[in-house]
Amino acid sequence: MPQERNPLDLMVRKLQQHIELGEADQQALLALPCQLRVLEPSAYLVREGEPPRQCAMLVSGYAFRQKLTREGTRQITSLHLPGDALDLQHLLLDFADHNVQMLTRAELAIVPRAAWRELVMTRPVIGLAVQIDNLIEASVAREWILNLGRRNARARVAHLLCEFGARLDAQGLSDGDGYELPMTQEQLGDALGLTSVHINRTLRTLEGEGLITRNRRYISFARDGGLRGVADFNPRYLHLGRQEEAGAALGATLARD
Amino acid sequence: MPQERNPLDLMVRKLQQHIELGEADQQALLALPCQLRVLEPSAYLVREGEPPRQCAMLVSGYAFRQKLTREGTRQITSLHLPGDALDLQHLLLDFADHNVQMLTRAELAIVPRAAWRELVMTRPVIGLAVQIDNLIEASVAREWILNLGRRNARARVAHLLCEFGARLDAQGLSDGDGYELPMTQEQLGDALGLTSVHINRTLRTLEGEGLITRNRRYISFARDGGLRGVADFNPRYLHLGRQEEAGAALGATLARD
DNA sequence: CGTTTAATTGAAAGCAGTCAAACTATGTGG
DNA sequence: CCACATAGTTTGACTGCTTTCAATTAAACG
Repeated sequence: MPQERNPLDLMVRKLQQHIELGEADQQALLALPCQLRVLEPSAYLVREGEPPRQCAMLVSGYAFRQKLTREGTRQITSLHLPGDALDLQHLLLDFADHNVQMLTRAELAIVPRAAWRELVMTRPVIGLAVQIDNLIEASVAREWILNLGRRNARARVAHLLCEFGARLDAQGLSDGDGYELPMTQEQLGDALGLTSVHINRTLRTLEGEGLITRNRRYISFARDGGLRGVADFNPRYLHLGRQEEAGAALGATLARD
Repeated sequence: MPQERNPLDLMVRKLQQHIELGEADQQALLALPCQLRVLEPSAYLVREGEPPRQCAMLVSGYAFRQKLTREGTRQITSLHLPGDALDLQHLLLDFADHNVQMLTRAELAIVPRAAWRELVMTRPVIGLAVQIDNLIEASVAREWILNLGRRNARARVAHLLCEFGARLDAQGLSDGDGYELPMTQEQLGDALGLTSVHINRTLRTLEGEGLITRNRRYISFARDGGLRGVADFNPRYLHLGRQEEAGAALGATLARD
């Protein structure tokens, strides 16, 4: 596999997962003016309250969304991996309602907001793909609410591991049964509403029970093994397949024109 | 104030809160074929896994989104009040990823999916309004994640009370300082990841401290009083004002045509 | 009224948090 | 190559918020 020439290739691939893009749409996407930028671990891309200025996509590395309480405790609200768009949220809103921060050193493809707007509003299929992407993020958020509200630490940790694995698999980023989880136990705690101490104990328990294997941050487990049961994990909410209904919507409109 | 003639009047008002709709857009919305339907408390409007068939808006009454764990415990992921759209989520996805259930007896304006699609795809301003609505729901979901992950029972309960109040205020549905909270303590527990027993104790504590007043389900508290502090509540995430940026996006596109 | 659903209360148990310290890996400078 | 500093992981003892279980009271309903 040759190295991607255009960082936006990844974006094309991502949006293609939701809905089929025609040749013209793909070209339009790849022709976007885009600037490559590297951010260090824990650097901020977006800050709550700021007016949005641009749209960014993760080319390599990992990132997360986050909110803080008044007392300064942090809650991670979503995780993002290469190919994910980080700013579609803010394209239409007047200010950011959360923070976006890097998990690892990451390369970002930054597209000026006006160019994005133009693209999304003139190419209906891309507009649909973006909407679908937003809807799927909302679906994931609902699953996280379920995870935080109704599952204990053991199931929560297991669920995050399953979700991350499934998403890496979908992007072709995992090697077999395992993957490098790019998070400290502190960060895992912030994502799961737990303390790092309890994350540690829980991971250790899962390992002791033979449900996962760990080597530093490298985690592995059988994708359809016991962990999934512990996590009560069903990948349906990730909407990994292509959305036929959206295509139908488009078809209906095109037919009318 | 005369009774609304068209149930979709409410929808117009709701979308107008996000972005200005022209006369033609308003007329198009009101001209949608729509059927009024009444559902009883706890009736299902949408079931997880089902393919979506229609779009519904709450005309009167309250509803919520919900997911279940394998063991059958329930987590409410969002609350909805008159004027809220309940199915924009599913317009573009192949199946429902959560359940939608009534909190009280409710009147729904049901619009066939095809008609919605047609409207949204042919009237860009309405399409934008719908997208904004979805983005705001996602923002609220992130705040709920923060609430569940990082606040204790006291703050969580206070936060829900503040949010509900602020949203009712925004829709002009509250009378002064108070409102009827249309939920049992069991349902409050399901929304906040707590047990009904603990909800009871917490409400009682808040009442004992003079932060709220209760009379059956009727709750009142000063909108800018101590409760807001306890809840760490900042209404920013609700994006209650009109989104100027979306209008700008539109303006740019129109200018180009 | 009797029945059902919701709210309230008490006692005991448990999951997760807090605090503190030790340990490990990694990187830096001498 | 070693001493030291730093960040992250691991462990133990103790505390505490929330749940569980059970029972009682209150309100809503036909």
